[in-house]
Amino acid sequence: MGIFFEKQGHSPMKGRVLAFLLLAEPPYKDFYEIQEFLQASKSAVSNALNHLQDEGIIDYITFSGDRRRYFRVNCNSWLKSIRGKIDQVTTLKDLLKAVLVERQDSKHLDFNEGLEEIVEFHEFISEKIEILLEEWKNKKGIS
Amino acid sequence: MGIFFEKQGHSPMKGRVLAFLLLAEPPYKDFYEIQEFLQASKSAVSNALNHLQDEGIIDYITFSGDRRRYFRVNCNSWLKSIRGKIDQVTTLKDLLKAVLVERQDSKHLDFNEGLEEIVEFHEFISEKIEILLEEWKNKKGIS
DNA sequence: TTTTTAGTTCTTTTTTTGCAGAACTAAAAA
DNA sequence: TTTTTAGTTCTGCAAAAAAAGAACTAAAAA
Repeated sequence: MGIFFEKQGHSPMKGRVLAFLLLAEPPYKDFYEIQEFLQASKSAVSNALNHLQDEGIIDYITFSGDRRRYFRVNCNSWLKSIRGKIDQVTTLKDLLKAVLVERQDSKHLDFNEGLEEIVEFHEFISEKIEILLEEWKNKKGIS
Repeated sequence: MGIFFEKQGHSPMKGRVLAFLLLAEPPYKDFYEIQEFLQASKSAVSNALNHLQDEGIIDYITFSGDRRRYFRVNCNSWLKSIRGKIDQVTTLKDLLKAVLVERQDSKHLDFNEGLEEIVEFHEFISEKIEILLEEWKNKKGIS
């Protein structure tokens, strides 16, 4: 599981922390529980937790009369993060559009057309996914 | 542009080669043109080209009476590679399902429900995207 | 057949990344 | 106020990744 997250571009430690929090019972754990379970240094755990928080993948809760933070996977923001992936599609699309501007005087129309089709596809798919997200929101909002 | 591809999990050299081939006029270049433009070693270029070919991102053409290979971005396979990304969504979904099996006796129903919703969302979205891909194929097949 | 050359593979060097460990900080507790 | 402690930041090292350079290969050309 950690390896899967690693492949998504996370560091090994982030992958392990994420996997641990997903499987933990209760599903929130404090700094030292994480550190002890993973047998890692404080700095490695601290950095992993901070990065995962920056990315909105995890957050933490506290309990009154206890100064420790209890870190947990943030299911809500995970759903939201799909939007981020769609934005990535948009970034690629914009890059390819810029390429096409650069290539406007090219004699190789077939290649340009190939790129144009990719741009069109990205526009098609991201627009449709936008609609799907709305659909999902409604579905969940009503039920 | 190279940096964008790097963020997608490619090595810097692969990113640069890809960016160069996208902008090149003509849109196909031989080994030495690539090497000279990027001011890189033969081995770095060779490895980058081979990996990009393995991933189907580029391919090459040849001209009779010329033994050099002319490498170019493969627009068609780029479109196909979207399917690979959907498969990744499926992998995550399967992992989360396994997590839920592991968590079946958990007392934290709210967390489990959160995970279930993520799984449902992934199922919803990947199914719908499958349909969108068909739709796109038809649209392009007819026109 | 010998030579050339397009590209590969192997070895080494450089750069980057990930992590440990210790020093540190700031807020809470005593 | 002093002491704890939850967590951060800094320094340094080890492992991995990226790239260089040289030695090599195999097919084409001469």
